[in-house]
Amino acid sequence: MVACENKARESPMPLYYEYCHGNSNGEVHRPQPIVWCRLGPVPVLSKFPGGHRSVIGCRRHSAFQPVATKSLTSDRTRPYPLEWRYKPEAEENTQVTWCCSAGTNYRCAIAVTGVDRFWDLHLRNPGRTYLDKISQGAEKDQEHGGREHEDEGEIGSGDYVSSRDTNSPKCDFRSDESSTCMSPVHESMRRATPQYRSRTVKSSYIKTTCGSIRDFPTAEHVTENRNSFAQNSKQIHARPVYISELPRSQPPPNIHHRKTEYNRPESFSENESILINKPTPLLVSLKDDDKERWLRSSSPHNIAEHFSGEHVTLPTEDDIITKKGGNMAATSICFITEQGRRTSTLSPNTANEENARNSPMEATSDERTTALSAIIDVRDSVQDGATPNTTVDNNSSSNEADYPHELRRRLKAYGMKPAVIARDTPRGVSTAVAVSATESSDLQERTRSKGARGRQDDEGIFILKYPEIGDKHPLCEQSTSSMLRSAARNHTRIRSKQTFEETISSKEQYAPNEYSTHIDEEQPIEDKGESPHKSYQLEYHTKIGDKQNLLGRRVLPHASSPLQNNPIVDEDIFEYRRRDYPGKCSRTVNPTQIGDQHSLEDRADFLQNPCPVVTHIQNEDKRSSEDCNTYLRPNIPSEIITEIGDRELIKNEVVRTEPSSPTKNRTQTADQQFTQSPADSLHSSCPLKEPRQKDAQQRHEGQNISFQRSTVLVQLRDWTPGGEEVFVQQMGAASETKLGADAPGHCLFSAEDTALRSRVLVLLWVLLGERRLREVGYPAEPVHRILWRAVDVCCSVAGVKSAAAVPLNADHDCGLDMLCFRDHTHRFLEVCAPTREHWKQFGWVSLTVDAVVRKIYDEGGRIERVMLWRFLLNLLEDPRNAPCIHWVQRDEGIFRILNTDWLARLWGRRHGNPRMTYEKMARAMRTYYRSKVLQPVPRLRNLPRKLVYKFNPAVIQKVAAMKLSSSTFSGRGLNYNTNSNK
DNA sequence: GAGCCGTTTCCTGTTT
DNA sequence: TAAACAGGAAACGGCT
Repeated sequence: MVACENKARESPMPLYYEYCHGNSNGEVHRPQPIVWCRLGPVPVLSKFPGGHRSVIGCRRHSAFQPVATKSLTSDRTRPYPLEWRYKPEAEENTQVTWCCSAGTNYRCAIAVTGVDRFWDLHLRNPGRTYLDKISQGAEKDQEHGGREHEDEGEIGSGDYVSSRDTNSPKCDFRSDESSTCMSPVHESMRRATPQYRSRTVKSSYIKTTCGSIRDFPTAEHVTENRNSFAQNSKQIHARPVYISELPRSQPPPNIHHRKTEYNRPESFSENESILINKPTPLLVSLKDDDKERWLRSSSPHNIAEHFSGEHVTLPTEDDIITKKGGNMAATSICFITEQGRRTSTLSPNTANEENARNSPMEATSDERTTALSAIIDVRDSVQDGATPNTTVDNNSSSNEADYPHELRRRLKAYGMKPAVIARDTPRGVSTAVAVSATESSDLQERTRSKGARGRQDDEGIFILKYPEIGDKHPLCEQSTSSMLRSAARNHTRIRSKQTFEETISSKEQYAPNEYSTHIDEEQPIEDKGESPHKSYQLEYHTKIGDKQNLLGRRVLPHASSPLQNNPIVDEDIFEYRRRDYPGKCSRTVNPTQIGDQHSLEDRADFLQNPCPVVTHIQNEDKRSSEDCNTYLRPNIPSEIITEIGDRELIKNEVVRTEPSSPTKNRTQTADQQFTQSPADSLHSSCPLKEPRQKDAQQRHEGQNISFQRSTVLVQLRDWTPGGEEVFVQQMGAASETKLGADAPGHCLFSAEDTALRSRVLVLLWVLLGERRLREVGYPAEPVHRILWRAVDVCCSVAGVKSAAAVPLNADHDCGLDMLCFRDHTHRFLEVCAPTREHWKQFGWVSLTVDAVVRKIYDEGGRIERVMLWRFLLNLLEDPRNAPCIHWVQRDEGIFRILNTDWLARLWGRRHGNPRMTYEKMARAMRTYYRSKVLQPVPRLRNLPRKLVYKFNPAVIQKVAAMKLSSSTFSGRGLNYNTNSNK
């Protein structure tokens, strides 16, 4: 058994150079921001902005800190936006690994910067950040420690810090095992740094990055470049939270310390009410016991309300917290509730009034800052049982019972939307698992990114290696993490603006099936993958008959999945197969699964809320609920639906359900609303139709691709200031455009490619809904651009590194490269996969992502297979691939592989084998020794001994000659062995 | 359907 | 000690 497959290791080294020095064009790469917080029994972030003192070794676990952006002297009655900033200390608790996804493998990363501002104290070292100082210390340690600590002293992505390794200079935070830690703070160093304790810090913005692992500085440079890294990142502007500003000169009302922090203030001042204009999700994490305590202190019904289906919920009283601005040393925090502001100690269970009183900044900070946050608490563990009876603070449980309702009422009165819940559970981790330390640790072992190991290659270049184990969860499972969704809300909108400088986009790098699905290595059959939408873990895998039957496994729905309470087990799946998914009403419209109700800013919806293709409404009453007001009928080409699902089912269902819609008066039929569907537009989208295109169109039509009026119901809803739900958007824009299927300039596709693109476009349409589609460029952009943007957004939401094998910028354009297009399609299905329900509807229940892509594409033509040696040559001929493979002596045919895993991954993608490893690939390469396509590499002094190969110069010459003559050279039967022994 | 070819997969052992 | 290398063996899938 191969120990690891789907290695997704990527060396950050090559691009790090560009990162620091710019690429060949002198452009400096700017990583993308993404937020990530670490899972763990030990909380990373706290629901309390002040953190938890209960956590050993770290008293300040709040990673987020609201900062008022408006002058505090302004009208206190006027709301002002708040920005969330990141506490540098929290960095210690922040996982820093790099996203790197090859379907099953992913790594998420954040790179949190140090302090860039200080609240009210002078910086002793203005030029250096807090972390730099820390890092400096670490570097000094390293210097003293000698080379034996060279890896340890540097904190890079994926550095592994064991909780047992309390002496590690990397991190003073008693992290859980295998967690990564970026901060090199040492506890002794911290204690020895007076200003650390006394300094009032206004933390920097959250500056996180997302992108290729190659974009990330190598471990050895991460410290010294942290600043630039941060500077090159983009600030995360949290969603505004409006708060009636408290009087600066007045003492905060209702300051309580720990003993009373859960008490409900007696009076409530409207002037101090909290106005939450926008959902303000924020990643927080609680230690299990604290979490439980908090949740118990919250309104149980409210928690349960959203948790069942990840619904929108109100922030509870406990969710709304103020904190003294930037006073990291302070031990007191304020809580603002509807009734006023209160102060608590850092932790509700570890009151330290003494600290609070002794806090040197307490008095002033209360005056200076009134920061408010609607902390999105961690609901994951609620279902396991927070009950009022077990509330630690019994004072609050009863009183708070109706609290959310009151707040909801007030919010609604202000025309505000309750905050969307967010969780802190990282991707790939069942939320339920977070409850149990045992399960949690178990899952963490399997899901979190383990630390990167470094090695020094023959030329002394440090290359980070990333263990791939533990990342065996399907992306969907990762993607469905509400943590990601919440994270996405905070940062992902930035991502689309991010620009990667490197566009290593050789066509050879794009291949079908290159993104693997979740591969269970123990599965002996080809389709080991798992549909990413299936939020479950594989427990069993049974070979049932043919290889395509891969359903013999127990489905464990993700805790965050609506299926959680209705797990689909093997029998269900088999049953579905037997009956071919009968057209019974089996689903209801989930209000949270509305395809078009969110804007792109809520990019998490790209993952979370695919546009319901079919709304099987069993209970008509549900449609009359407040959540189901509007139904539209986007015009989805039925041909596509037929191909990907059960056409009759869909049509019948819609026909049956539509007339009974209570909102029929607000429903417009597709015929009325739309004059052109995406695929309809396809035919008229290309004003530059060449004869070839006309032929393609004719063939297209000849294939009986009739884009009929569709039968898809899309539920739309929006909130207005008055709380009304209105139409968000009326679809029909297809008629106003030339569609993105084939915009001008992109009309050079064959009929097959055109058909493929149309399928994909409709697939996008179906899964995302038109509104989201529009937000990614539809219909102005061509399909491949839309697809890429959608993938880009979804990957951003999911915290997945790059949507492609190599980093592509947001403006990436596949052009005519259908392999690239296919790659993106694959990724789309992986990351942006719809819910399980949709999977069923499309008839993909038994299919992996690979199989789905194959199913889609096989009808549109095959992918040309390329021999390995040719593949390598193509890579070598493209200097953009130099970070991966490059010529050492081209005339001699000597080349060097810099990143084996990357290369193997590319090869696997090109060959449609997601399980490719360098080991296998090298084995295939060694067969070329026999045919003399490759030759032994002469031992040269300046030539590394490993990862250096040599092409037979005759092969290169022949290929070059073939190129000149424009003839093809398949290479099949190639044998340059003059003494062939074959 | 057989055979060829180019891997792919797994393995053991060796070298770096 | 891990990674890379080397190569045997069997199997697989595409192609002819």
